[in-house]
Amino acid sequence: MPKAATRQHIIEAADRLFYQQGFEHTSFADIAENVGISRGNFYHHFKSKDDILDAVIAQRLTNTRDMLDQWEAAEDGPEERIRRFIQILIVNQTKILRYGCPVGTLCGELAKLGHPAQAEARELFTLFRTWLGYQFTRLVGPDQADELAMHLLARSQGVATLANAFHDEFFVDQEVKQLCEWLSTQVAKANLEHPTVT
Amino acid sequence: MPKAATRQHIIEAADRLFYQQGFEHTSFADIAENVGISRGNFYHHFKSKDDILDAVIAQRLTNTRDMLDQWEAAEDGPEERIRRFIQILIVNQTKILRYGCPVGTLCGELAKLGHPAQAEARELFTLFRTWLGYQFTRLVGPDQADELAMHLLARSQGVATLANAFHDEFFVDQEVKQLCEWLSTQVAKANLEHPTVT
DNA sequence: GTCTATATAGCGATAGAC
DNA sequence: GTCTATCGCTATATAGAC
Repeated sequence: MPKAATRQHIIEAADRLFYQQGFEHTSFADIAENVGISRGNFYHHFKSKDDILDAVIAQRLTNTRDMLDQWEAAEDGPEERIRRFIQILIVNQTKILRYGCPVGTLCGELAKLGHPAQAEARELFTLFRTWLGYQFTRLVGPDQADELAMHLLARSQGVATLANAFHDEFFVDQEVKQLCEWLSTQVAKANLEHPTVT
Repeated sequence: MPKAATRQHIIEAADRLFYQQGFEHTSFADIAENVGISRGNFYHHFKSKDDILDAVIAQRLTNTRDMLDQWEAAEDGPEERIRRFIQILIVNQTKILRYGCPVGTLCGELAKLGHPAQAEARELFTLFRTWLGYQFTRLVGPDQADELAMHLLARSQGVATLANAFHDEFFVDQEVKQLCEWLSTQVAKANLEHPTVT
């Protein structure tokens, strides 16, 4: 098998396992078993476990950028795009109930480990923050855009954390509904203040 | 030193280290160094690491119950008590920026480990959920009480997660202010519907 | 490029002296 | 009740055959 393909398999298995079991709790043996190669073979592709983590985060960054670009390319307005972000909680509900949010839980774990990849992982949040901020800028103007982006990110994180702890999908539905209402309220408020926008 | 005192020292050190470094990442050597005893001495007080975790969670449950009882005994109304809960984010701001929420991060880690103590850890959330639900019942009636309690818990968790990821205390202040406003809105809404309450 | 075998270190846990 | 010494296991990482 070509080197790039095996490398990619390792990244995908590690990505999945880091999410499901946590970074530290996932061993080379776990990943090797998942990929179907031997432990020793890892070091032909990566020089350390931290190296695999870097590759996993880089992969997630790429995937997230692609997703946000696609959402940007679709023929939706900013409000509909933000609604699409909120819907992640529904689309990924099963995984979130089991493992929480991939971004939030990774950042949390790396913070406790004092791991050097913290900044890279945080960049995943920044990607969403910037993208949401851009949508809010067009929706309600630039003044409160970042504040609203962070607020929405925080609400999503909180829902994921409690949904994971209580395994409660009804709660997710309830909160998603409220988030959609909150978004409508923000749009209405902006339209009152600047009737020309939108 | 009497047995109970050493045991208590171990629990306190483990509690602190599990919070700061995570459960799995904290070794017996770490705890031993912190307490000032040898590794071998542990097993006179606990039969396993999971046993220490159980004791730590039990301790946190006791402390949390005591705190909520004290808040209940104070001469505040339900609104003021809920505001006191929100203020945890300010009071513990420094720790939250560094290590996140002690309850949320523990539940998250144990979920990834598939650890049997998950249910016990979740009980910490339930303690706040029930207490907040009780306050909301008196504030706006029983129908929406649990929903509001879960909503507030989720908002707090989200703030803690993002505050930890971005190390942003200004964001915490901002969100706490919004949470207080949200609470006032809930009270006002309830007073409109049931003018006799409060 | 993938394998087996192994080095090295740290972990949780145990045994037994004091 | 606390210690030292050590077991058994698993982890990351390396060396070298194929």
